[in-house]
Amino acid sequence: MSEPMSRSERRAATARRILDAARAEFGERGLEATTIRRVARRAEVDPSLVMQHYGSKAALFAAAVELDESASDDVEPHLHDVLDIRLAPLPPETKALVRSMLTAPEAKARMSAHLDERVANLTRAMDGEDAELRAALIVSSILGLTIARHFLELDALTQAADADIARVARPWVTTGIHPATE
Amino acid sequence: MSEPMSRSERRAATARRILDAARAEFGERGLEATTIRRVARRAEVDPSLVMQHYGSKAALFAAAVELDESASDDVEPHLHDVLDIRLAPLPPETKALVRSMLTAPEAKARMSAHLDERVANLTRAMDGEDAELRAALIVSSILGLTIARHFLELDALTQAADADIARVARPWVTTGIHPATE
DNA sequence: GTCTATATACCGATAGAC
DNA sequence: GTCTATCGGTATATAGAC
Repeated sequence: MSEPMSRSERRAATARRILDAARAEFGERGLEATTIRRVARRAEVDPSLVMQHYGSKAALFAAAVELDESASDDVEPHLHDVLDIRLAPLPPETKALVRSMLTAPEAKARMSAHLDERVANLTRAMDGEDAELRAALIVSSILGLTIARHFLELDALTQAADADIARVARPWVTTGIHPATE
Repeated sequence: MSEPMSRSERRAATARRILDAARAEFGERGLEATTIRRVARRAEVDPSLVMQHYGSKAALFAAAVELDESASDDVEPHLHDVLDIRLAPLPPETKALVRSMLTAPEAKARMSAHLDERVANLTRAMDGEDAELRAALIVSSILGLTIARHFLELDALTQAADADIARVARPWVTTGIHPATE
């Protein structure tokens, strides 16, 4: 930690500081409103260094919204995990991607592909009729909850404790796993 | 229709054309990416006329996202109506508001207030425990479905027929109305 | 009343000094 | 290797010609 850094180590550390600052700015303001200059100021580097490291604003954004996938095997515990994750503060790269998905085409494409894959995985693990549609409804409901809670900050969802929301949402989300009884 | 218009009538008609063009542009590109020039071109007027009529881009946006409320009495049929409405193409003012709600503070505030009110109304009409939380989950699920369907255009939701989505989503949404049996 | 011209302000990206 | 200076472009908003 306190050892002297080589030049390449220092360079990598700077690139990382810039990336973290970019994730935070993209997450707070979205792609368009975020400027290279603001990212640089937040990372405490010169604006031209941001260009030096990432080439363009578009490339910086692409690097900033790279999500790491967490796979899981069983359906129901997996959904519970996802629910808990979406109730906790979002990882910066997720926040950055969600923030821009309605206005930036590259963010929309990435988020759509991500959710299409989640729907496909969930569909494979489900039985009964309309499996794909029910999977899509589960995924879109969790998306809606995430947005309402972390971005729109609806009263009912910010005043309640995480545990209470999870307790009420769990059966609600799990309902869709099995075929409708109607 | 074909009668000659007075000056004030012509002026009102122009203002309306500008407003319609603004709703379409805001709905397609969001607040930031929409320019007065583009709105003017779409409405086939001079850009300065847009300023003349609405004063500023912010005021134009505020006028463009004014929603007209549809009240209803009974809970369950009301939710069915809402579901059908959210599956059909969205009204331009709604699309404009949703498009910018994650990036424009004024859009976020308006949408949050709108949904808070919907949650409050729904809560009043529900019985049992955790009424407010269940109401919030219903509202946020419909929001998620709207976004996934009309903005992210998820495969599973764009390939299916409206009627099929409604059939599967109806019990799913209605489930939350009554207290959990678990 | 309508439009031209422009003031003022940022932006992303580049070139080149040190 | 880092930063200064700037280019070229676009935006909102305004002032004033016709």
